[in-house]
Amino acid sequence: MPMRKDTAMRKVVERQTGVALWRQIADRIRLAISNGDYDATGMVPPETALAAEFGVNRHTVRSALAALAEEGLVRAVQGRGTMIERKERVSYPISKRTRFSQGLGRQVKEIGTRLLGHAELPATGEVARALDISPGDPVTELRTVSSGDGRPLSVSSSYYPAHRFPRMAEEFEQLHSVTKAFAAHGLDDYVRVSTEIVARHADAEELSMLKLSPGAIVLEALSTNADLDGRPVEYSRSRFAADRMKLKIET
Amino acid sequence: MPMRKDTAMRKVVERQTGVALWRQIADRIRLAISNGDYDATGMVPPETALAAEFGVNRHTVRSALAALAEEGLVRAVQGRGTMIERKERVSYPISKRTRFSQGLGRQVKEIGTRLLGHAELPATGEVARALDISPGDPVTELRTVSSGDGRPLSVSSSYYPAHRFPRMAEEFEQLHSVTKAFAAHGLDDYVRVSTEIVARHADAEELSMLKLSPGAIVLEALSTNADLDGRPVEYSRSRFAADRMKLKIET
DNA sequence: TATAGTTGTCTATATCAATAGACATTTGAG
DNA sequence: CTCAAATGTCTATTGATATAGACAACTATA
Repeated sequence: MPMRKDTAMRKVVERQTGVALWRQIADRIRLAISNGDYDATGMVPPETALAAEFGVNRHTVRSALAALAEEGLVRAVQGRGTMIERKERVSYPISKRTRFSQGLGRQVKEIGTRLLGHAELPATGEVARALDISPGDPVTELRTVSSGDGRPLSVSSSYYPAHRFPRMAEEFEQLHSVTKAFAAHGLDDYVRVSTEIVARHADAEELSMLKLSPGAIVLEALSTNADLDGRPVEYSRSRFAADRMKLKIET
Repeated sequence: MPMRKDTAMRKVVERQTGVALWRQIADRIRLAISNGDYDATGMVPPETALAAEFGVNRHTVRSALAALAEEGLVRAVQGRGTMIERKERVSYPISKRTRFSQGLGRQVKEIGTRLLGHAELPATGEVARALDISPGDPVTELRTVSSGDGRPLSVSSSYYPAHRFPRMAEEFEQLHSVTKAFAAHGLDDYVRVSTEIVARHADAEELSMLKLSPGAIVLEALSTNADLDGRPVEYSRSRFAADRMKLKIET
């Protein structure tokens, strides 16, 4: 059974699907940029070439490029072409010892985690199950946004058993690091025991927090960290902007 | 600054973003169904209620529900309401010893992997890097679709170094199992060394292979398996229907 | 057997998305 | 300087998307 090669084939976009062609094309070009398809020239192909490639009118391609320019991803110069300003998809490692800022180290110059708010609440069923405590037991919730080079990458809600880590919010506020906040409670090491990953469309809150446009995708990771005795110390629900991140799992 | 609760609030959809309102609403309802928001009644709220909730015309909600009905997710009955037919997400484990059919065992009754085609080709840069061979070295490509209970869950392209596993395609065709095909070449055990996960909109081929509706999301996993000496034996690119699967990472 | 509540269908209108073609403007290379 | 190649702007037309309102058809229940 011979297979057809996909090289230099006309890239198909679908019509009447509720997703405008210019948006589909913008998504595809964004992907091509992050895949490094245009690294040879550092430029996006000419509008006429893209129009032919996708089988659409040049104006439709222009709408797509305008959207990417709005995101700051490309910049068009009359007479020259459309240059790539920034490449996408930071790789986020998930391993036994996942630490947010470490893995991103070389990929982004400046990392920031901002505390949106914190609260002490009774554990819901989901949180209690993950932290191996009883439903209703007090947990500290930290809500954060993390950015790389000024662009939001993820929003997280993390939960800590309040009995064991009573000053989590205060320590984190001072130290700006979960690892250090744990250390302040006398916990020096912890490991990731499980992660569940789901992809879905972003909801309204995520769209605004991550500065995404509607129809955008989030990768949701539900993860549990435990101390070296296996007792869970953190449960968190992180939502990553899917077009800016990939997850790298090291087993 | 006190935070406003989102209960019973008007759910916002955005306009002029290249994503039709009916599709945004369909996505939100699909998410609500899979979250179990409507479990009390087993029905979607009435069209008029949804229209008020999203601040759109009833006809727009009807377009959204028609799309979900097309997917087989809901079924409308005149005079009664719109019933939920299906809500799911199969969990796919990723661990050191990831074997497709094993992990899904209890979740779906009947698993099928169908071979779409195979070929012997020179390794591209990406494949060569992953398999630690030279670009241009021959590799066997297997293209498969896997289904659970009759619904397609994933499409995969897998690559094997042809020198070491010369009969991969034939063995797989007979044995219907990668693990057994490896065994037939004298390889009894292998482990997963790395997995990269990306979420994006499905392209045209994926939409048709996975029987998805346009705008749907795929989870793409790029994974490498190696023998116990650390030599790569398989590189594969699997694309999962995101609204039917979640990935569970065990470290 | 009424009746309230729900989905189904129809008509009409306004706006957005996409196509088509023409031409202007800018850049870089010969 | 000239010209080819690229982006920028404009007009016009068509089809999809969204709104609005009215009413038909069906279901469950009081």
